[in-house]
Amino acid sequence: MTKPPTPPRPCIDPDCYGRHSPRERVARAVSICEDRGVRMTALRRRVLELLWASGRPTGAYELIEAVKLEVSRPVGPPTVYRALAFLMAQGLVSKIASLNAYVPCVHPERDHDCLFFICSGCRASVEVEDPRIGGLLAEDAAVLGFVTTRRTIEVEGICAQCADAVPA
Amino acid sequence: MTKPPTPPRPCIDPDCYGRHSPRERVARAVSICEDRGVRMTALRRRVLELLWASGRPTGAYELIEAVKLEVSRPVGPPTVYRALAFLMAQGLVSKIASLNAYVPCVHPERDHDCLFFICSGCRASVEVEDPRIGGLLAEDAAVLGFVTTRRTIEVEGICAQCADAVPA
DNA sequence: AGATGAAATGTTATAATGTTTCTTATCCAT
DNA sequence: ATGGATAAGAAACATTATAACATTTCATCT
Repeated sequence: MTKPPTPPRPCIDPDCYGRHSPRERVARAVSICEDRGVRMTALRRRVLELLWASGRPTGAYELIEAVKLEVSRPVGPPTVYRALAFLMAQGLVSKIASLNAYVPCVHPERDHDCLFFICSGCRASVEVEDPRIGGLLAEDAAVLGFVTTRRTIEVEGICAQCADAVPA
Repeated sequence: MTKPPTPPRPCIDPDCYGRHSPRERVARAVSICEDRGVRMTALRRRVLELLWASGRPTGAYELIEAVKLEVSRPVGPPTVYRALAFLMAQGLVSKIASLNAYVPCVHPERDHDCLFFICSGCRASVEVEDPRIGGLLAEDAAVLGFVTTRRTIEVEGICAQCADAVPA
């Protein structure tokens, strides 16, 4: 597991009441699972913690290595992939398809857009909520007679920090 | 290579003047490459033809098998991956990241959105142009101070045809 | 406490996707 | 024709993900 390139990122949702530490994020996920009557096991929780600690989209095999270090015993891919599948099903984690990497979701309690801005410089990603985009996609889907089950919206580029760091 | 599940799909762009056969699509791609002074080689062209003939997002290894059949001689992955890289660089093909599959672009001459609706039933995909979405993403990027280099917008669900075929 | 069934995890192997490296062939401008 | 650049061939390897089956854990009932 590598160190986060940045401190915990601000939640940029206008309705959000501030910053949240990884620990708060995980605690919230735990209580969400309790409410839903699903089991946040030690392994699943550990994977979620690792994702929050990472601070950037993280590959499954990186998570496998990290878990191995902690349990000092072989950890097969299915172990972590199943934990990720559970976390994704609960809306606690999203997969960034264009990177084959996983990120914790900022607002798991809401039905979020899964809209990500991904910096090629620092490898960090920011989750953004913009209901207008979901609205337009719903509109386009309606025109096509298309029933949506999942959306993937990923924007790659260079973040402000990285652009400043390497000025043109 | 499998058969297309549907006839050539309509271009749903309101500015588009009708349907275009795969042959027309490829011819246009060839002339675009001429204009740009880049080389549409036999292999690259064949890969593009296969994608147009397929009628749905097609995996790289499926293309490798298809090319093998034609040249009756081993074809390594890099051969096809390089052709795909070229075609993507020219805006003639897009990768659907959520499927690890490739599709030919409907309007390679324009700077398009790469917005796809993908049916889980028939495995077909439709490319849609909705400049409003690009506008909103640009707006959000500006707020973040983010310089966009690539966008991935993929909507998964069930198309109208498949929904009709299996009524609830 | 012990039995039981469902859910979760462990284990091994393998599939699917993609890249590196180095060599050979082809193009095309001089 | 020839020499440098671009493209393609070939072999090995790297990365990501899943299949199949065995075992453990956990909640619940008795």
